[in-house]
Amino acid sequence: MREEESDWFARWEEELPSPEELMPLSQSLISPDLALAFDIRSPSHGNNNSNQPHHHHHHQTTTTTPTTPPSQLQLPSSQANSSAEFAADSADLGSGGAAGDEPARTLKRPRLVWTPQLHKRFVDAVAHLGIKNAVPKTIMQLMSVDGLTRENVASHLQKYRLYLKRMQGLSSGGGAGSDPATDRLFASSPVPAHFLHPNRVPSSDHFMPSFVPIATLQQQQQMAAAAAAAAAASNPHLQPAQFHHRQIAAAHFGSPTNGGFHSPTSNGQFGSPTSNGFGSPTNGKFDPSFLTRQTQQQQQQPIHRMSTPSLHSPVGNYVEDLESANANGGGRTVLTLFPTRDD
DNA sequence: ACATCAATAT
DNA sequence: GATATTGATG
Repeated sequence: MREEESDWFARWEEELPSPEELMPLSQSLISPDLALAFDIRSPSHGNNNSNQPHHHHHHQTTTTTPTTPPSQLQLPSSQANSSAEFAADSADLGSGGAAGDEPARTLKRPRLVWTPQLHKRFVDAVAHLGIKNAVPKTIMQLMSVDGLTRENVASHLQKYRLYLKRMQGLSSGGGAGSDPATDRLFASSPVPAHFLHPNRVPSSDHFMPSFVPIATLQQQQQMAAAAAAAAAASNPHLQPAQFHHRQIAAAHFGSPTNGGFHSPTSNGQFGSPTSNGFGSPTNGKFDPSFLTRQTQQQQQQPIHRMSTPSLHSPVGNYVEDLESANANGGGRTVLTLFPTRDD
């Protein structure tokens, strides 16, 4: 049980699909015409990060039309207009309307729906990164769910931390605290013990592998990911959260109020909450640096480039599926990423 | 540039 | 109500 930690990624490597195997997949997610329209030829991971200005040369109508989906995400193509024909030159708005603008960045992304699965991935990522490195960007990278942005993670992280704080406060005094409604999602994944008592510090820096598997991204991301992996590797006490390769997910566009939602109950995948390590009533409060640590100075250690940057995502592959809904005024579009496999 | 937080908006 | 966005601050 302990050995697994030593070579958890050795097993990754073995089972990871070849890059060739995945690349076509990412591309196929985009309809050919769309790809053409957007000038996407190689899966050069536009990478999901929020902004990576792809300058294009076509304007768009100001409506909620998608432009420049990061490589492979959301094609809202919601209510706007027909399909992909704006490529050429659908009469964009004549300049009159919206001030000359790049609709590309002005588009709203659908709201992300944090399913229990997605949240678990988030928790696993945080667990593996270690408190120190568990910041939005690195978490996002480790999760490697395309379409997921740093702000998605940041927002979720913020709430998650509040949740953890409440969990600590609970037990001693009186009170109160947990409104089940709010915590349902968070309760769906067990909270690793270290989250509550970060008492452990990497007392001894072990060695770090000079090469790090993880890749799929580019430059910056590689570096950060490498640092993260290294940290995880040198971290003796991290939970054996298992990251799997080959996870497939689907994104779902729809309105929350939509009938066909994916509530926990309908998922059947719930349960097993409350079995965390912090159940102890006599529990005092810990001082999770990661909950309270307000200032997170950047202290990244540049790691040497790996010799063979041939790997892909450390974790899973998610696929998105789209569903447009609501032609209604109140309809919001939502992005739901969910794995098809995994616990 | 990024992380964090509280407040606010959708 | 859950997530996004914003603004201030480190």
